[in-house]
Amino acid sequence: MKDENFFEHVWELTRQIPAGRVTSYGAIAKALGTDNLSRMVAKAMGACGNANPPVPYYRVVSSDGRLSGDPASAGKRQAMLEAEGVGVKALKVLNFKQVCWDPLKELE
DNA sequence: ACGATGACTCTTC
DNA sequence: GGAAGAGCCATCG
Repeated sequence: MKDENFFEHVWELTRQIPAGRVTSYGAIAKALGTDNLSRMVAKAMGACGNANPPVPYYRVVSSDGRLSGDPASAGKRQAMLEAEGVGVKALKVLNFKQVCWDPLKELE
C-alpha cells in the first residue's frame, strides 16, 4: 500500500510537533512537497489510529487553527491541546499565531 | 469509467 | 471580516 508511505510521512512529521504547538494540514503537506494534498493529510489523520506508535493528531488543525471533523473527535482534540497548554475555544486554537509550528521553518 | 464527497486552502465578493 | 466559488487529489457508489 503506497498510501501508507504518504501517511507515514505525515505521521512522522506530526510526531515531531513540539508539545504546546499545533500545525496545519497544508503545512504538513507542504513539508512533504505536496501542499495540494492537504485533504490527504486529513485522511492520514483519520487513519493515524492504525499507526504505531500513535500519532498526536490532535496537534494538527486547519490553516486557521480550527479543529475540523466530527465534533466528538474535534472536542477530544481540543481537550488534549488544552492539556498540552494550548488554549482552545469553540474548536479553535487561541493565539494560533503563537502556537503555530511550521515544519518547514521550525524543523527545516 | 463517471459523478459525488471530503478532518483542506486560496482567491474574490 | 464573513460568505461563496474554484482548485486540488484520493476514495466510494
